[in-house]
Parts: sequence; structure tokens; C-alpha cells
Amino acid sequence: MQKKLSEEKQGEILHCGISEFAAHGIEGTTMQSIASRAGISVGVLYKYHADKNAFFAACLHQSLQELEDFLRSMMSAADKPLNYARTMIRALLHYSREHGDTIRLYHRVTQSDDPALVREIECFTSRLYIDYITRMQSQGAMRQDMEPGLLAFFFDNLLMMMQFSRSCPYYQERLRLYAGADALENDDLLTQQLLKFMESAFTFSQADVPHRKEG
Amino acid sequence: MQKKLSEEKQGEILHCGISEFAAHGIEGTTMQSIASRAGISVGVLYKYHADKNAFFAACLHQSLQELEDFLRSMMSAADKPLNYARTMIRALLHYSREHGDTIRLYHRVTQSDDPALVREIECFTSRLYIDYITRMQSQGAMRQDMEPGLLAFFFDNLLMMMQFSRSCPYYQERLRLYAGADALENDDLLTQQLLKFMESAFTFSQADVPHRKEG
Amino acid sequence: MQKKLSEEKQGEILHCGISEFAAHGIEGTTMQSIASRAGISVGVLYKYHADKNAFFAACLHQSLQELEDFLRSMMSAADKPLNYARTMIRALLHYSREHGDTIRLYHRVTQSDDPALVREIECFTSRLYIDYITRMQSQGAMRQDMEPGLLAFFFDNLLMMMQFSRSCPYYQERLRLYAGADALENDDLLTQQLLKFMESAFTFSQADVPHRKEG
Amino acid sequence: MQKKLSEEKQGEILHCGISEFAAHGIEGTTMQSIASRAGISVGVLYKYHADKNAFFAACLHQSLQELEDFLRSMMSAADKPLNYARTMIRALLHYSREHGDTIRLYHRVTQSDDPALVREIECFTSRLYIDYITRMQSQGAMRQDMEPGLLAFFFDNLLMMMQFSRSCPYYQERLRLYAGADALENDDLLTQQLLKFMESAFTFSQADVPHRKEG
DNA sequence: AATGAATGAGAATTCATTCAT
DNA sequence: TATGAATGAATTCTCATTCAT
Repeated sequence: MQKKLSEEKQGEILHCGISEFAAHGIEGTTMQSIASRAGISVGVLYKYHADKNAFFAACLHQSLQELEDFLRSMMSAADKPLNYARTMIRALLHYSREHGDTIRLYHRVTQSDDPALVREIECFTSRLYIDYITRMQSQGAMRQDMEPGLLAFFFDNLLMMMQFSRSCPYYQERLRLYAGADALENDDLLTQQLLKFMESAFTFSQADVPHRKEG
Repeated sequence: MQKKLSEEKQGEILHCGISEFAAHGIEGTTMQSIASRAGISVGVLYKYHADKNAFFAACLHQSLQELEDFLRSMMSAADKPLNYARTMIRALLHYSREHGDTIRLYHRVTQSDDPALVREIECFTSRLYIDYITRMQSQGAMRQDMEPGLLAFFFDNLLMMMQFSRSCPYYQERLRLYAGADALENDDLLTQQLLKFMESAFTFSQADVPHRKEG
Repeated sequence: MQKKLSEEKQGEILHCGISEFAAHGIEGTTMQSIASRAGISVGVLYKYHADKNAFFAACLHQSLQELEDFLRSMMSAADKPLNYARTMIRALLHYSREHGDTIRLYHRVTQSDDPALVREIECFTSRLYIDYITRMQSQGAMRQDMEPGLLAFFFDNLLMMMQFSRSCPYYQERLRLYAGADALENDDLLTQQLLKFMESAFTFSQADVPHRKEG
Repeated sequence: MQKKLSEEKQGEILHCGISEFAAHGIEGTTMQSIASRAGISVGVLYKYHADKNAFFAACLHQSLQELEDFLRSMMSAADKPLNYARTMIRALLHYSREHGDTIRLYHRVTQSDDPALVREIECFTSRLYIDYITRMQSQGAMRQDMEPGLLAFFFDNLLMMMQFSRSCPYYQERLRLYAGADALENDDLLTQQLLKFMESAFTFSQADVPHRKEG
């Protein structure tokens, strides 16, 4: 048990941290529990991370990095208008299943009030979405009567909730309440329904259907 | 010889708890800070509530009750198809502004994993929404190609995120990132845009517009 | 074990702190050991004192207060030229015997490098001595060929070392080495010798004895 | 293939220890900080020294050795009666300036209660002083109405305090309080004043000046 | 019934010491 | 032989909970 922790072991420790923080929250997690889970002593945690907060930040950064890498690889694939949303939904559903910890960790962070954290977490996707939407709008492939920023915002809201509903106990139960246990397990159903919802929301404006009369 | 704390004082104590829990989270709040804020001793807290968790539950229950009362009174007013969403949005935006603590408390609870809590919180609105949507669908006033449960789910997702974005620091910053500081302050803008988004999502199905070609 | 610690108990706790700090130094003393000695829980220590440093400061302050009170009462007695030094020596020897902890605590503090502490501790006696010496000099009752400040300084140096030599293990052993175990126990001997030393140092100047030839 | 660390490196390590211990005290110094400062690993410290205490003892021993060597070389020079004190004062002031660490380390040790340490530190000078004083007394060059041991003791007290006042933060501030910042910097002033004080104390007895009347 | 002082278990963090490499 | 990573006991400080008054 010597010679500087391998890159690999470092990653393993971070993942233990991610899991523990995801499961019990920042305050609910003890450095000891992380160390035990990782099979190391607390001293090691403090050797590589200044304190609990710094360690948490490292865990968060690690999980963000991995998610971004994943999304980047996914994105490069499809870029056709509606395939975009479909690809994104499927990618995120897949990721939520495989890396529930990451999503739960995310959700824990929404309790924070550090603006810097928000930026670190949301910048990547917000840019991605806004850019994409702006592009689609200019091509006439997406409704033009809405602010791209807010369109992206609603889009991300739906995706975020979908991920939480897959990974976080509270939201899982909530989805069950709304749509039954089935919706929680059935990826295809959820994908298809969300896609339908989004397609309408993103492509049609009232003007498209002149005979509608507001209620 | 007031045998028990007056109903009023009880409510005041709960609201102090709501504010403290909303501001600092469950773990970040001390029984002492609540007692001080309420101008009582911790002994009183423990007289009426078994422990911290029970007290938190009471706070939550109280704030839910108030939100439900508010929504019930709002709902009775408008019931015409699209006014429903508009009324709901406005009501919730209003409530978020006036009772940010409640929304923040609500958000804190999403960290919990107690299924009973989910029910307590979500049952009222989920039923409300599902019933309404089912009714609208049967009247032909809403698209019929989607599950009412999931339609309600997406609807609530958007409303929930809207409320968090009004009241919770993390989500406030996130909205700012997506749509600028303006969107955070301008109720009308947000209402109008969300309404547009929803109208399309709820009323149109692909079938409505035969000339659309998927991307 | 209720109702705010009595003034008395507070003092008792401080004295436990004084003893522990005196015996083991600041770092060598644990809050637990103080609490145990005082028959209380650590929580109480932290209720009345912000942290270990603050508690130490309180202990120091308390012991200083007591010493000053003692000196003030002693001082009022004798004020004739050489009685002054004799009274002071006897008072301090007495105090060292009765309150060794205070002297040891003092000595611990000399390890500190906080200028504010120095002032708190030394101001009282330095003023006392300088004032007195200045007065004596102006009356012609004390040599006038030396700076009063440095005269007071040398005076206090001798008194300080005398006290340490009575109370602090290291200095006790050192005195034993210089003058045998007897000097350590025999107050009268030490007083008499120190007084002789001081009398000469304070009253004679070279000029007084014209027949001296430097070695 | 240097079987052991060179004599030189050993000395360097000890001096790093001396500086660290002098600056932060025994408890406030970490083995790691010493190793870093010396550019070695902690393992080396433990190879040559059983534990922290043993290492501290080695540092102390080293610095004592150097001080003794210095004093021995100084002493051989002047041996005329009053030049003795002057030479000693100047030598110690010089040493305090050049090797403040040694004096500070010395001061740290006075917190210890190990009699063996006292002997190690004080034996050399106490013998020196007592021998010298006894000699002077028998020559009639020094007052004979006092115990040589206590005379030596007072002499060393004054020298010790002078050194501390030069090198240790607490005592520096204290000297400033008594005699202003000037006394702290001005070697000649301090030497001259202390010498005046000592000359009187060591050479005159009351009997020398029959016309004095005690106060 | 109300108070709030006292309790003490529990969590973060440090650092002397060991020992695999 | 030297290294320095790993260990884990020890310490400070907090706060939910109790209970004497």
C-alpha cells in the first residue's frame, strides 16, 4: 500500500465519494464512511483533498467531466432536427440508468446556493441547447415565436426532471404516482411520450393552426 | 391557564421552522435557532413534536396545507380550457413570490426518500391535473394521443421547475444563465412564454398538421 | 444540575482550566481533561467560552485579576523606600507558594507572541515599578544615573525569575542547581539575599565610592 | 555509498529542527515541516532519532554544544574582574542576535519538567559563574556578604532575561513596554545600563557605605 | 407548563509513526 | 538506504435531546 495512489485508485475514491454523497447528501455523509467504502483511511482523503468541501467539489467535478464526455460523444452522432431531442433523451435516460449516482449527486447540488457551482454544472448544456435552438430557429425548423433561451430552459427542465425521475427516490416515487410503475421502467414509453410532447411544443405555434380559438 | 399553546402560536412556531428549514436545510437548521426565532425554548418544541424529524414533518404538513388551500380557492375561479394553465401558472408564480419559503422547503424535501412524503406532497396536484386532463381529452379540447398521466407529469414538471426557478437559489441562477436576469423578474414574460410552450404541447399532435415532415 | 452555572461554579471551572493549562501547557491540555477535572461535560465549556483559545484567555484573565487584587492590597501597606522591595518580594514569594498555578500559567504565556497578551500581563506591574522608581529617584532615595525604565525592567526580571524559580519545575531545578535545595524552601534566605543584591544595585552608583578601581 | 548521512547533513537537519522548534514550539512543530525544510523525508528523521522527543533532545543538545563552544572561546579572552561581566553580556547579546533560534529553543525548554534537561542546560554556566564568583570573593574583588550560589543565580537570571528579551517575542514586547523600542535595538545602552546595575549589586555591600540608613 | 443548562455521542481534521517499495 | 504514502488515534467542536427547576 505504497507509492502514490494510482490514477485509477484516485478515480475509485472519487466514485465512492460520488456514491456516498449521492446517497446521503453532503451533510449526511461522513469522511469515514467514504474512506471505509473505498478501503482506505481518512488520512488519505485529506492527503489529496483539503477538506470535506474540497473533496465534494472534486467528486462533482469528476462526475460532470464524465457526463460531458458522454454527451459530447453522443452529440457527434445525430444532428438532424428531431433526432436531436430523441438522441438526447435516450442518451440521458441511458446515463441515468448506468450512472444514477451522478444524477443524484447533481440533485444534491441543487440545494447549494453557490452561483459558481451553478455555472460549472449548467453552462455546458445550456450553451449546447441554446446554440442548437437558435440554429434550428434560423433554419425555420423550429418555432420562431419564442425566446431561444426560454425554449432551451423549458427543454432542459423536462430533461432534468426526466433524469431525476429515473434516479432520485423522491422523483421516482412521484413519477410512479403520476404514471404508474410502468413508466418508471419502460424507457421506450417515456421516450416516446416525452418526444411527442416536445415535438408539439417546439414546432407548432398557435399561428400554424388558424382555426384554434383560445379557451 | 391556557392549557396549550394557542393555535396561533403553534402556527407561528411552524412558520419559523419553515423559514429556517427552507433557508438552511434540515441538517443545517438547529432546534435552537428555530426556538430563538420563535421566541420560545427548545423544550416547547419537544413538547409538541417528538423530535427534529417530526417537527420538520409538521412544518411541511403546514405549508402543504396552506398551498392546497390557496390552490383550491384559485381553482374554483377559472375552469375554461386554456385559462386553466394560465390561472395555474399565475397562481403558482404569485405563491412563489409570496411564500418562497414554502417552495424552498418543498425543494428540500425532494432530497428525502420516504415514499409517504411524496404521496403527501404530490397527491393533491397530481390528481387535480390528471382529472382535469382526462376531462379535457374526453371533451376533445386536448390532444388524445398521449397518456393523461404522463401529460400531467410533464405539466407538473414544468410548473415545479418554474417555482423552483423563482424561489431556490440554485434554480434562480440557472434561469438567469438560460434567459438572463430579466426572465427572473418579469412574471409576464415567463407566463406568456411558458403558456405558448404548453399550449402547443398540450393541444397539437403531429396528426393535426399533415404537412410536417419529421427531421 | 440546572439553572445557569453559579458565579462560584464558573470560577471553579476557570481554576480547573488554570491548573490544567499550568500543568500541561495550552496544547498539552484537552478540553475533555478540563471538563473531567471540573466534573462537567465539554458542552458546558463551549457554552460559556467560544473555543479553547477563548477559554484559555478567560483563565488567564481570571488569574491576572486575582494577582492584581492581591498586589493592590499588599501595596497599600508599605511605601517606605526599601520596604517596598521587601514587601514586594515577600508578597510574590507568598503568592507563588499559594498560587503556583498562576505563576506556571504565566510562564506558559511567555511562549505566546501576541503583543496584546504581553500588555495585559505586564502593564500593571511595569507601571507600578516605573512610577515608584521615578518617584524614588526624584527624592534622591534611589540612584539617578540609570534609566527608570531599565531599572524597573531589571527589578522585574529578578522578581519574575524568583517566582518562576518557586513555581515552575524547570526553574525550581535550576535554583537547586545554583544554590541547593535549601534555597528553594527557605523563603527568608532568598528574600534576604535578593534584598541585599537589590539594595546595592538600586542605591549605589560608582560615584558613591570614589576609591573603587575597576578590575 | 555514504553509509550514513554526512556529519554535515546531520548538522543541517538539526538546525532545521532548531529553527522550527524555536519558531513554533515542540507541539506546534511537525516532523513533516522539519523534513521539508531540511529537504529530506520523514523516514530519515526516524532513522536517526527514535521519535519526536528524541529528535528535539538532539536539537537541543546541538545548540547547547554550540553555545558552550562559543562561550568557552569568549571566556578565554578576558578574565579581569569587571571585564568578566562586560564580556559575558556582550558575548550573549551578540549570540542572541546571531542565533536567536538557540535562545528561543532554550526558552521553549523551560516549559519542560525533566530535571535531566535542566542539568544539561544549566550546569555549564552555573559552574562557570559560581567558580568565578567564589574566586572573586576570595580575592576581595567582590562583595563577600552573599552566598556565591545565589549571587551567581541572580547574575544568570539577569543574563537569561536579557537574552530572552532579545530573542523571544513575548519578552521583546515586554522590554519595549518597560524601556521603549530603543532599548530593544540599542545594544550599547542595554549593556551599559545592565553593567551599572550589576557593578553596584556585585561589588557594594551596605557596610561599604556606613552613612546609608535603610528606608 | 415552560425553560434552557447540561449532556455526550458523533463528525472533521491533524499528525506521529510505520513500512512497502 | 531513502522515501513518503498510509494509518488511525486523538482532539476540537456541535447540537439533538433530556430533565431539574
